[in-house]
Amino acid sequence: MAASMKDVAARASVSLGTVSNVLNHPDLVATSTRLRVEEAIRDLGFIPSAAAQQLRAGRAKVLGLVVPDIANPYFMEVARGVEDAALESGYVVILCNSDEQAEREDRYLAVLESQRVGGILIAPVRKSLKPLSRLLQHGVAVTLLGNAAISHDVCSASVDDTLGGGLAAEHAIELGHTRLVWLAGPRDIPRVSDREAGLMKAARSAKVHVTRIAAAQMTTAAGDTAMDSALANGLDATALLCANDLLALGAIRALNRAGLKVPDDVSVIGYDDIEFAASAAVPLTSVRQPKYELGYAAAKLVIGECEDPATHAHQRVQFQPQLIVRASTAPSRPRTR
Amino acid sequence: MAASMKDVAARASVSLGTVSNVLNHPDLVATSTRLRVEEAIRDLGFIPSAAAQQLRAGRAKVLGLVVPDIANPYFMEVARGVEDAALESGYVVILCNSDEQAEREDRYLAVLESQRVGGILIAPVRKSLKPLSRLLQHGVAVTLLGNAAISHDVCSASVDDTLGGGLAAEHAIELGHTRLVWLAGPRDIPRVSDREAGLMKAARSAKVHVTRIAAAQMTTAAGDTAMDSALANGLDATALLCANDLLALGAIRALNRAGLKVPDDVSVIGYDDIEFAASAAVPLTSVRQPKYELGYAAAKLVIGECEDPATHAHQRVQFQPQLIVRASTAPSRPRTR
DNA sequence: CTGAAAGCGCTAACAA
DNA sequence: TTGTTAGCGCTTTCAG
Repeated sequence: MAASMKDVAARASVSLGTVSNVLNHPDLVATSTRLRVEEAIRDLGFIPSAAAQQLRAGRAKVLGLVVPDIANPYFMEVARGVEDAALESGYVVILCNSDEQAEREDRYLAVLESQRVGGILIAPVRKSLKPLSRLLQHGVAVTLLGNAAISHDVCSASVDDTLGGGLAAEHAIELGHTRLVWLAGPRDIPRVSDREAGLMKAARSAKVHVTRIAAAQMTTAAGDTAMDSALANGLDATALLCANDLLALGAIRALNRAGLKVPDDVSVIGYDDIEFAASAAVPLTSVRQPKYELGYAAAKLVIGECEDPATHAHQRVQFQPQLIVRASTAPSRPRTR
Repeated sequence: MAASMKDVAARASVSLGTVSNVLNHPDLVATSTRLRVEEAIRDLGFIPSAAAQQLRAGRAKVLGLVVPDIANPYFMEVARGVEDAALESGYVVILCNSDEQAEREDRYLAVLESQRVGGILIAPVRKSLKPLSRLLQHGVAVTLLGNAAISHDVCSASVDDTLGGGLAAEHAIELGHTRLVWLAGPRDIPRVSDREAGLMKAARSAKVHVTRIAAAQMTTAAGDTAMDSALANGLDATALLCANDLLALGAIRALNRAGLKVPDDVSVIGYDDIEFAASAAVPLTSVRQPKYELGYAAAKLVIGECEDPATHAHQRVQFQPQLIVRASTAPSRPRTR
C-alpha cells in the first residue's frame, strides 16, 4: 500500500491537519514545519489518494470521453485535444467507446456516474439528451462533441456540419456534376444528419439530383460493401459524397474493383480530412474539421463548468469546416478540360 | 449530488448494512426486504460511488493505458482490445498519451499513482523499469505492452518483433534486393530495437548491406522528412524497410516527390499493418501484428493480477507477426520478371 | 500557527 | 436475518 497522510504526519511529527495544510494552504504553515513535512513527503514518496479527495469533494477530477468509434482517426485527433486540455488542468480522461451502440453508451454512462466524474464529453449515439438527464441533474458537466447543443442545459463544441455538407455539394456542382450520390451512414447518426441537410439544400438550390445510399457503419469496410451493392444495383453517378473519410476510402476500393477510375469516372469527396486522406490511393478531396482544436475547446468548456459551476454559462462553440481539394475530384467531363 | 446508500436505507427503512448486503451478498437478505431495497434503489436511481468503494478496497477498478501515440491507428486498435476486456470485467480505462516523451510519461505515472489504479498497461518510452518501480512496490499490476518483459516483476504481452523484422528483411532479400535501407524511429524506442535486431540478423546472414536512417518521430510527417533528406544526401537503394506503417506512408510521399516509383524503383515494407496500409496510394506490404488481440490479452493479464495478486504468476504472452504482401514490394529488377 | 475531530460513501466484522 | 460500528484517506472547521 502507498503511504498515506497519516504516515507523513507521523514521520514529520505533526498532525494530520498540518500535512493537509502544507499541501493545500502552504502559506498558513510556518516555514520550518513546512520544510519538515515536505521532506517527509519526499522520503515517503507520498502521493495523495485521488479517491479520498474526491470522496470529500463529491466529484472526481475525471472526464469521461464517449466516442462512437475509437478506431476512427478523426476521434483520436479529437481525443488528443481533450487529453492535452485535461492534463493541463490536472484532469484525467476515461476513454469510452460506445461503438455506435446505444446499449454500450448507456453502460458507459452508468460507469461514469459511478465514478462520479466531473464532466462528460460525448458524441452521442442518439439525438436525445434523455440518457444524460440523470447525470445532468446530479450536476455533472456535459458537453456535446460535434453536435450543436440540442438543449440549453449543456455546452457544445462542434463544427458547422450543415455548412460542411454544403461545401462538399457545391464543389461537386461547380465541377459540373449533375447526378450526385450521397453515401450516408446508418440512419440517425446525429452528426451525419446535418451534413446531409446542408448537402441536400445546396443540391436543391442548384436543381441537382441526389441519390442517397447508406452504409451499415461508418467504417472503411462498410463503405466498401455499401458501394459494392449499390453498383451491383446499377447505381450510376459521376460524383460521390461520403459522410466521412473512412466510407470514402472504402467506396473507392469498391469503385476500383468495378473498374471505375477516380476521379476520371467518378469524383469522390470525403469528410473529416483525416491524416490518411492525403496519402490514400487517390488523395482525397475532403471537408476538413479542426479536430484537435475541437477536442481541446470542448474539454476546456467542461473543465470550466466543473471548476466553477455557479458562474458557468452554457456555451456553444462552433468551428468552421474547410474544403480541401485534392486529386479525387475532377470536372464532370474530363474531355472538356 | 447523487443518492447515497444512506438515502436508500432510509427510503427502504432498513439499515445501511442491509443495503450493502443486498448489493454484495443478496443471498444473506430475506427476499421481501431485498425486494424493498431494490425498489428504493431503482426509485432513487442509486449507483454506488466507485470512490468510496475504492477507499475501502485500497485499489480502484481502473486501468491506466499509457501509449506513446494515441493518433497512431496501431495503438488505437490495441486500445480497443484493452477497452473491451476492461468493460467485461467492470474496469475503466484511463487514457494516457505519453507522446514518446519521458517527462510526460512520468507525469502520467504519478497521476495513475494518485488514482490508485489497479493496473497499468504501458508501452514504455524508455527501456528501464525504473520509473515503474514505485508503482510495482505499491502492488500495482503492470504489464508491458508490445515489449517482451525486461524483468520478472511484470507481465508482458508482445508480438515477436525480432521475428517480424526478420520477416520483412527476408522478404526483401528473396525479391533479390541487395541494398536495404532501414528507416528507424528516434534512437531507443524500445519496441523498434527488436525489429532492427531481427532485420540486421537476417541481413547479415544473407550478406546484404543495410543503411540505417532515422526519423525524428514515428509519424507520417517525420517519415516524409527523413526520406526527403536522405534522398537529398544521395541515398540510393532499392528496398526500404520501415519501423512502422506511418513512417512508410510518409516515406512513399517523399519518394514520389523525388520521382521514384513504388515498387518499380523502390520496394517499401511497413510494419504494423494498420488498416490504411491496404488503401494507401500503393497498397503497402507490411508486417501484421494482432493488435486487438494484443490489447485484449494484455488487459486480461493485468486484470487477472489485480483480482488475485496472491496466486498470480507473471506471464509473457507472445503473438506471432505475419508478413502481408501487397503492391509496394517487387523483385529487385523488374525486367527479369 | 498547530492539533483534534467530524464526515464524505462504502464494506465487513460483529452484535443482536 | 438485520442493525451497529469502525475505518479506508482526506479536507475543513473549530479550538487551543
